[in-house]
Amino acid sequence: MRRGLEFKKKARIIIVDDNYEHLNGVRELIEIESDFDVVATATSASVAISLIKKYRPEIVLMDINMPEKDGLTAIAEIEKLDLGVRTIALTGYDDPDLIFRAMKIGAKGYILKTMASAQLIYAIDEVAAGKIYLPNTLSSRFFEYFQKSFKEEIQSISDEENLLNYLTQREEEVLDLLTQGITYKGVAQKLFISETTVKTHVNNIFQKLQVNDRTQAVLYALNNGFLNKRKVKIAI
Amino acid sequence: MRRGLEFKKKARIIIVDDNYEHLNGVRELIEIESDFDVVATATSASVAISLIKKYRPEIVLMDINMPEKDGLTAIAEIEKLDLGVRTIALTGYDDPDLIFRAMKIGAKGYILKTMASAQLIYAIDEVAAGKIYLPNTLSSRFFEYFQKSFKEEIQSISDEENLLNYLTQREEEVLDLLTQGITYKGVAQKLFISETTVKTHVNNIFQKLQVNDRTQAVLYALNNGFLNKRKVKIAI
DNA sequence: CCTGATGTAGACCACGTGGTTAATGTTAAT
DNA sequence: ATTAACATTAACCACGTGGTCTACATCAGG
Repeated sequence: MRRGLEFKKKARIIIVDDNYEHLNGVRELIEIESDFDVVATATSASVAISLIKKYRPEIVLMDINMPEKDGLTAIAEIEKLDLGVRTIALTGYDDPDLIFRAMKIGAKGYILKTMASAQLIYAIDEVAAGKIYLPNTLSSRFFEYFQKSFKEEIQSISDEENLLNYLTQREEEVLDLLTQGITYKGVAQKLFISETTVKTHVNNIFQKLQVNDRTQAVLYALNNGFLNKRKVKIAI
Repeated sequence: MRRGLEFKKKARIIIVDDNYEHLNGVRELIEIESDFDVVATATSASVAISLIKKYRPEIVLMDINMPEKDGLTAIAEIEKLDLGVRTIALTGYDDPDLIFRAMKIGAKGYILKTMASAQLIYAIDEVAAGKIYLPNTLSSRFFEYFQKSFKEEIQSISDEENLLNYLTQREEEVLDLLTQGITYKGVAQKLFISETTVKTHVNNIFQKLQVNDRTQAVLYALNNGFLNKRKVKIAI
């Protein structure tokens, strides 16, 4: 709250890039073309972490194409510090997987080195203003990847021969309790039936799921979206 | 491949909206301001599905704020048909959860009714061109939600008192095999140790995880990112 | 040097679990 | 009306499992 007023203008930035020329290029660009204040630069992720702890900048421009400790891990560590530092990933590649992982771990922006300098300034502006910024072309790539992975996940669950579909309603209830680590006796009490009945159901479940014991049954249920079915299907 | 040439211009569109006035407004807008061809309209999701099967449009504009069968479910069904139809969600609310779910199930675009008409045309253009389009403000909202849910997931796994951290390396190996539904005997063979030793390890695991049986141990391991630890931590 | 953590192993026992067979009542579909 | 599917229960047995206690070897750190 208090901090909100401070960085309305003159956001403080740290730039991290193992390429010295590019580092200085970006630095000059920002110092000339924008109101931002480059408080430090680093050519390695580990140094960057120290500097971030020291200077507490609002923004970090992080090159993702570094050897040693790679940029993604660095971003993850910065996020873990939880200092409110907002990191923008800077890279040469528009690989969807890279974009996805960067955003996943908390990057607030993602810019290609090949993009126009105005684009970079704009991105910093947006991110400094508290937004998350991805250029349209990259966000499009991101979403394709995002949807693809989700589609595969859903298909692997609901598609093909999901043996869970052969279970009767009662058997599903029993399996549901099994996936909570409850014993025969416990299930019997919860369902108000005898322990023997539970055993029968469980045995039928084993046969239908083609497994030998409760652990395997539970694993099958979990891996094939027994619980997720509600999440994925009903609660879209 | 063959289809790629056909809809370079004159993409065929179906509009779905339970509000009749708005439906016609959008229709006129598209017919006047763009090159697209509105081949049909519908005021309910179920009718829309039939029309889509019949006309096989390239684009579907789907209102999300409908009663009866809601728009999200409709989009999911359309995706399931797998006809290559690209759906754009149209709604009054910029609720992050709604945006997230729409994109999750396969919407190729998401536009607010309050946005300028040019914005809508542009969105259709982009989506018809095979891209996925979210206006910057909405994509920013999406990413906040996306990152928040991921952060929570990671924290719930790695944070706080994760009892898995107290396991020794050997115990982790044993637990790993337990999570594959393997018995004492099987574990003993795989690790080249006696069955008794396995039992000792397993008992120690139970105590450390504060559970009573293998099923609960497996569940604890799965719920607290035993396997995910690698995925989440190492393979960022 | 010695303590503590770890991995290994055996023995014992109570109990939960898995496999099988048989039987009954209910309900839905043919 | 008859069948098929399902839910229910019993009795039995073999075996896996969980709990406890004891014991020994190794190795790192104080």
